Amino acid sequence: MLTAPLPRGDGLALWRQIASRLEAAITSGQLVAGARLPTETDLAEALAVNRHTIRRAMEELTGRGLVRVEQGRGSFVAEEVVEYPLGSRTRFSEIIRAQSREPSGRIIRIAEIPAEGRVAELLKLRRGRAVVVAERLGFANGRAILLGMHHFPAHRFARIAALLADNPSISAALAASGVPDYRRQITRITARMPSPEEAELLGQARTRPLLLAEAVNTDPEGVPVDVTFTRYAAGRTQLVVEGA
Amino acid sequence: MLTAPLPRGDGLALWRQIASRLEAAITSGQLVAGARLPTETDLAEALAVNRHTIRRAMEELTGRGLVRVEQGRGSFVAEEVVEYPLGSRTRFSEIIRAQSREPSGRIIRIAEIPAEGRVAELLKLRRGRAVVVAERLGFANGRAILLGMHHFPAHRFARIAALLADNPSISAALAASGVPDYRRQITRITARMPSPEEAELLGQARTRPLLLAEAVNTDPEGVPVDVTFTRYAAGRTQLVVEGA
DNA sequence: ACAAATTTGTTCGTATGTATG
DNA sequence: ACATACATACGAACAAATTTG
Repeated sequence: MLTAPLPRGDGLALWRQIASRLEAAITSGQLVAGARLPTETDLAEALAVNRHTIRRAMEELTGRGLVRVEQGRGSFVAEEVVEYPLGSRTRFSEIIRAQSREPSGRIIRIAEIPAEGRVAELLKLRRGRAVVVAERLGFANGRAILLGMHHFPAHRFARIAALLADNPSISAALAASGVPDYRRQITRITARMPSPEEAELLGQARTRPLLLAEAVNTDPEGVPVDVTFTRYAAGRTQLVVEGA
Repeated sequence: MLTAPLPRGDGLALWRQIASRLEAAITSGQLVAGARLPTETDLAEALAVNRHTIRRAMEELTGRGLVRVEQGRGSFVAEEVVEYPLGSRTRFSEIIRAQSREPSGRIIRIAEIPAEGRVAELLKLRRGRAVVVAERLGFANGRAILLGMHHFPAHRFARIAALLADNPSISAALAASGVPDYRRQITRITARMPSPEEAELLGQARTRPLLLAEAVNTDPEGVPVDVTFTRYAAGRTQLVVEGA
């Protein structure tokens, strides 16, 4: 229980105990993401400690990203932020699972279109050559994290539309198409506001920005197999670049 | 002149000639960044070609990032986008100069404050230890690109406030403080909307998002010397991750 | 809240020049 | 000489987004 009496003098600082209880309440799902915490005064009273002690616990939790405090409004359980590493072996499902969340995906659209400017250039195709575009939502624990737009050269990956329709995993589809391994080459990152459809698909307010990443995946021989433009829900995602 | 008659049948496609002329007008400074181009219809009329031909030229220029086209509004000379690499040796002035732009900086604020949660953790300092905070605007060709908030451990870098007041270069200040070399360790990237002050300082519309990066710079021994939160003007900056 | 004007986006169809075999 | 493919260029009409009244 959140308000059970706190043992004192056990060598465990009160603020630590309080932080642990709140953390347990959050990770157990008793307090869901976005939920409002009791006011500091209420907590202090219920636990029979000074408000400073509560604040020290809050500081700990905000520092670890579990709680978000807004002056004058209250304290809230932080929405879960997925840390998305941008290494060369980035695989959506592995990343999500590494953070003990359940990955899933949904294909929004598959089409074959002629390659235009940027895509043709990055795939090293002539303008007008056919590419398969696949738009795909990626979820962690059922919550939309990213919206990827993949472009595969149609001549090499003729079957990929059918494969993706069957299983929305990009790496599985590439593996079944004879590319068991690939690496990410360069990612350019910027941000912009979402279109109404993007906000809708990502389940995000239209007033919150998107992170955009552009990446080229190449097979072991260095041939581009996939040009991807990914839109991340900025509030729920943090891209992590390993330095050096 | 932009509207001189176009030679036909010289083996140079009309759209190529048009694209070249527009490119010349842009790179020569005749059309400045952000300037509006004539409408497609006007250009087609002036050059006595079909609007499709103009559009083919525009496609070329947008693909190369020289022009930005907005439906219902018009076409504009693209604002220069700074490519900001996130390697471990990131130095603002070197990056800007490498793109043949003139770097400059301005210190907004220097203060000594006690380290709180995240900063203390990343700097491996005890909470409450003094840190020097320096807020600094970075410009390329006089245009604000980023707003960095640096945190230095005060005990090690006592003179840094004075040094920065004299010369706003972070790397120069660190060098003068006995750290000639440092590397960036990890960068977390996310995005959010700017506060009114941030938008003001960066000279950016409040409706355009910021890119946020969190980085730790360490000396060659791996000791943290600077924790930095950088806010990039998303419309003018593209972070580039080399995937190795 | 609505209408009109402006501007870019898309999709037809048609014709011509050029390179290839 | 002929057929074919492809890029180029033109014309017309309509759709969609934005700005203005």
